[in-house]
Amino acid sequence: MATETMQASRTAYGHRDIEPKWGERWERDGVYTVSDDDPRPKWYELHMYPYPSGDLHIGHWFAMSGADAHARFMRMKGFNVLHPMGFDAFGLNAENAAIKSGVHPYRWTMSNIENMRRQLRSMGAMYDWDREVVTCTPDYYRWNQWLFLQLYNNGLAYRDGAPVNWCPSCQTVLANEQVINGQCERCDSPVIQREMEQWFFSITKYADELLDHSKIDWPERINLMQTNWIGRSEGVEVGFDISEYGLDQDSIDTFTTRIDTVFGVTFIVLAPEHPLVAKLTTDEQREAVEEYVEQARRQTEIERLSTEKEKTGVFTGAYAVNSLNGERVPILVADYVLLSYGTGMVMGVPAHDQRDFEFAKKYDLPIRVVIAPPDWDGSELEEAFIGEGTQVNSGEFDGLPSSEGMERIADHVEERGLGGRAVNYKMRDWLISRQRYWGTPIPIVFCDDCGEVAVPESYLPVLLPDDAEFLPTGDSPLALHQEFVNTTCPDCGGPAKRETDTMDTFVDSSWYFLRYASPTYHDGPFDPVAAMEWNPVDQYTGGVEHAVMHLLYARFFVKAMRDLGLLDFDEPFVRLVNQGTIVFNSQKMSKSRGNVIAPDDYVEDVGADVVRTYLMFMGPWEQGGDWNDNGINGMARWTNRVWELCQRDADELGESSDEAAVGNLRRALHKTIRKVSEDMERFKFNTGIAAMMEFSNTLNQAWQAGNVDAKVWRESMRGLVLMMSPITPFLAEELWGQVGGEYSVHQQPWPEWDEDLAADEMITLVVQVNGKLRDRIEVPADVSEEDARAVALASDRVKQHTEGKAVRRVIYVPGRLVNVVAG
RNA sequence: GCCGAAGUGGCGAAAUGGUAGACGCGCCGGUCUCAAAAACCGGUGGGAGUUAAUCCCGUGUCGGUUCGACUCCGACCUUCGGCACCA
Repeated sequence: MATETMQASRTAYGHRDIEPKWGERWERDGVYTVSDDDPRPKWYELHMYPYPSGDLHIGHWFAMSGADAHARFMRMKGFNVLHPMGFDAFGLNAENAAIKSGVHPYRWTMSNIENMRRQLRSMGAMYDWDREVVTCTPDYYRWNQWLFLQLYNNGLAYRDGAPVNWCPSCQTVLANEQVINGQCERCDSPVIQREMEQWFFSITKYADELLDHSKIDWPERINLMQTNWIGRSEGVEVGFDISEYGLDQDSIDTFTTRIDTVFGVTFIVLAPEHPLVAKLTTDEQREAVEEYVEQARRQTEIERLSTEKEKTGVFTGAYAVNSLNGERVPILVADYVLLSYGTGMVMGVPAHDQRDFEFAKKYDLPIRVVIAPPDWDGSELEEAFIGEGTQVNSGEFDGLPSSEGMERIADHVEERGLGGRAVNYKMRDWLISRQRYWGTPIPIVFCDDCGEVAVPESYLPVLLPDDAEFLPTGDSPLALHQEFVNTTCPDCGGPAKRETDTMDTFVDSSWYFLRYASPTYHDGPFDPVAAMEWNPVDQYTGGVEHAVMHLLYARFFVKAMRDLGLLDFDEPFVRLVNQGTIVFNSQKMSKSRGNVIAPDDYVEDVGADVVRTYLMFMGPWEQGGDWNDNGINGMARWTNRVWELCQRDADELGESSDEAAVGNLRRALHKTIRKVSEDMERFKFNTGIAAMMEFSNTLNQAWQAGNVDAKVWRESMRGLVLMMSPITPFLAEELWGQVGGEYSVHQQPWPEWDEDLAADEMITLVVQVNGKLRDRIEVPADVSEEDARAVALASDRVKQHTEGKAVRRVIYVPGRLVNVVAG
């Protein structure tokens, strides 16, 4: 029993019998089997596949039953709908479970999947299980490896150094999730950033194309988040001279979007991780710099970039010369500069950048105004001036408007060979390496003679050994597995060692939607014909939490595969809708937080149809909300009432001579079909269900009034059952038989509405005086503007409220209202 | 901190420039019952008013645009999602 508030636990129609009955029948009859050869137009409706954490929680049901209802609706609208399901089966949790409880990740994952399949079946979704995709099987992940090789052979995968979270005590790499307040979750030791060689995909090569959302119909907020994430900025790279130090480079490059302020540079700041830091630091400053770099390694990026945090830094003892004015400025190290953005160093212009300003104030560095604010009197600035103004203290550029100075100085920099215009992106290349076992092995070997060698395609898959040991030693189980690590070089046959990093699970989810079209295909990641017939996905649904990473990675993959000649389209997901998050006690549900609400007890109690209806009714699908079951009884009452309406014998109504009553019921039916059709199309399930509830109330009232005939009653009942079928698939199937429909309700066309039959004869004209409601007048729907104005001005209420005032204007909104402006 | 959203009755919500609170929950009253539950019928934003007519107030806060603002604009407050190794 889920809670004590659930009293209507016996559905009138016996959900415990009918739900399994129809579930088995559908499966036996292949009602949801999807054929590639179906003559109807295709519709690929995909919901983001779940991570098999063990149980589907009520949030999964909320997301998946909405997606299923929409897919069912599209099928009834005449499409051949592919609505598949699978499991995102690699990842950290399985490995953690293995370390904790000794269960192998494969067994843990597969038993979770089995349970979740059972739950999904109980939900009554229209998945074609023959197309299921499970990413941790060699049949799937060999194609991750194959795709990696295609990217690698085309210069889109490379190895480079990058920092990882490192626990010095456990001697292990930690996920961000495993770092709690800068400490290791297992042993509480302070976590540091450590540089390691890792694999990257070159997503930044596609940055400009990824900024283009014109070919997809996505929520504007998602496009905006992606645009901000990619963070394109145009600027200038300009070199500062360090030839006095006799290093192997004579200058250091900084990237700036404000080259107009370059004469105001009073210092240079390097990121603490920058390789030049050690080379430039003088002996006197070495101890202070090393200490500072050490503390920077203990901070997260979010901490470092906080604009609230007091800026800190340290002098290296070295100087660089600003080639534009010959000025020698100090080089400092500060943690607000990131190695990963731009060139990993910035020019400090305190007068015109707020972070630099605060930094300069703190360390007593000069602040020189080079862009005069419009009404500037020459006094000291209280804060950085970041607007446009006039160039001052800028040599030959003095007097120019700063917008022009920007262009002229950039030209000057280019002409003198000091640098040039450049574009930078906040987005970084995609780091796919994970120092873990439960993922796809990266198909590379390292040979003493040949170096880095790609595993030939014919050798794939590089199998994940199933006898790895899960010891809390810190080393990846793969690195400890001698038989896996030691291999022979595919080129020279000599001894070689395998790469032991595995791939980020986002690699799996970047192309899984292509696999559903041909899930058992053996000659490639997908059958090109089937994949291109079904793809791109027409409607993608999933959580807004995937706004940037997953959705950008998948877009990148499709574009890269297109350029490799594997696909002929540009975008993976044509239309995107994000359902909201179901939280519990204001927190996102997750197994690790222990606040998971399982649907199973509710399903047992009131049935899947009622749970689906409640989830779809509780609010807008795109909004989500805090879970409580306060209203679930109301849904059981409604489904019971509909069942009871269906039990009535329409013959009792006979024929009716009350044409108005019959017309009213028929009008209600057609209005409801129109409303529900529009709402289902746009995922507005809550208002669609409300319209169906209103209609079932109308039906009951009509029955009690006894003034409608059997014909319109039967039409109405059939329409209602069809409209309910995407939301309550089991009950609708049961009722469809009772109202004389032919099995299966899920293979019927969606009901059509007739605008003429839905049209109102009379409407309520709202009459306002100065915008305040003063009267309501029933008028014919086709009332003329003249008549509407006349009838409004004739109203006693209007006369009362305009007494002693002059009527200045009368505003008429056709079919809605008249507003009398008086005063 | 940065980026993106959301704030409406006792509760979930509806209305995206035109009747604020549809639909449902809860609650109150009634029918049925020996009684209760279930079910069914009616009422239900707050205040004033003769149980009336009617009037006033009311959509996070403050200000603006408009004949008219929950809806558009500006500032602020609170809550939620993401921030690159949770997926």
